[in-house]
Amino acid sequence: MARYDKQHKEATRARILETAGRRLKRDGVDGSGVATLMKDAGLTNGAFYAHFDSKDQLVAEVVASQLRAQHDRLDTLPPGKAGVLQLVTDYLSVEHRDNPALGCPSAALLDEIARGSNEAREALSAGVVAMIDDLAARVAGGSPVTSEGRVRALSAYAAMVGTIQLARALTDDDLSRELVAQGLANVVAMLGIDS
Amino acid sequence: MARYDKQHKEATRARILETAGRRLKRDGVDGSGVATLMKDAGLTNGAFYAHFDSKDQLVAEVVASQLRAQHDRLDTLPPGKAGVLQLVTDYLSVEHRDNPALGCPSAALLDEIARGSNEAREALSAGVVAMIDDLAARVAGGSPVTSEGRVRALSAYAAMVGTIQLARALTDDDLSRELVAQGLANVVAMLGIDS
DNA sequence: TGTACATCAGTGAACGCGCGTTCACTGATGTAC
DNA sequence: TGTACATCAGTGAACGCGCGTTCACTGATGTAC
Repeated sequence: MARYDKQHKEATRARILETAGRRLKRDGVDGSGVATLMKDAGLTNGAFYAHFDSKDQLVAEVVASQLRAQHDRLDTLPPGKAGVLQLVTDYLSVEHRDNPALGCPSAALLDEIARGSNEAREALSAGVVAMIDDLAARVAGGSPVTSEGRVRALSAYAAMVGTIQLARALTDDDLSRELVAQGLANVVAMLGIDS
Repeated sequence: MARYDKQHKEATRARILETAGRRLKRDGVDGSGVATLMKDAGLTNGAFYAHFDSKDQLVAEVVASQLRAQHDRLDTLPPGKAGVLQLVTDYLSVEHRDNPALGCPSAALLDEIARGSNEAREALSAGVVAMIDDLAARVAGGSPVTSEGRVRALSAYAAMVGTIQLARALTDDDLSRELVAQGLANVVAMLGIDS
């Protein structure tokens, strides 16, 4: 009955999501056409609508999957504050600044998402909240997470995003590097994770 | 010799810069066409190139003039730390979050600028550096501004930008408001301006 | 004061192009017999 | 084992549209006489 094995289409869809993630973070939402996104996945434009209802839907799914991937990385890191420290250190790095395609979707796209579809804003909100809940729990150690602890983690995340965005925009590389380093110091202090 | 009085064209150009500033901050760079920008100023598309070489050049000039306006506002505020506190309090407010068209160009456009032309990135860099130099001097009181003081002010600015962007993107209004409030507390602490 | 005129800010149609989306189709697939 | 076939993932041309930019022109202006 089923012609191709069941996973075939699913795998193609996952491939589109992954290559589109990289392209969108590099060139922006308005800077990446559907034809280009499909070419990146080794396909032609027409096939896009067999996988997604619209470009807006793809963007929302990319945002969700990118944030999930970032979140899942936490599980591979040391438990507790140590893992948070490593995540933050990797985030606030020159490597992250210089590789938007491989980095955080918020750092690459946050203001486009804020102006974008409700789908995308909801995907962003859900992904970020899940992430900062996890971060806040780690920072709290065994204690229950307070509302203030959550918001503090959210605020730290906002600072991280703004720091990478500004570091990418500045034309003075020395100043940009100093900004990244200072941002790291600030966030570490804000979260109280300097071991 | 001169047909229209000297200030006529200059005034039109200034009007385009101002209305374009609002539109670009509301709809983004890629979301605002030249024809729309000119219509906002009460003109038609063709006249655009009598005032600017390209859309890229307009964007760079808008970024410069918007940051200059924000910077000039400092002079109207109380001297020293008190003025900085007021600026930061106005910046990290629900009003600013809800009115991108009237707000900070970085909060509205930073990631588009980071991906954009060198002209725009240079305008952003120059405007931001001028601003944070002024802020750092105020925070330092009479003492000379240290390199660390500058970078701390820059880092605080990055945190402010990220906070407003994230607050605009979140679909949970309560959480968004908490984020803005927490961001204000953090920045005030970072700069040591809680009088 | 009245008229002819040079200036030039602004008009609006046109350019080629890439956009998001649609759709008739192709052709490789694994199954049925 | 070999062939006929139904499936459906993917193709690629076409749609109307808005983009940034160009350019021949219009017509209000203030001046010169």
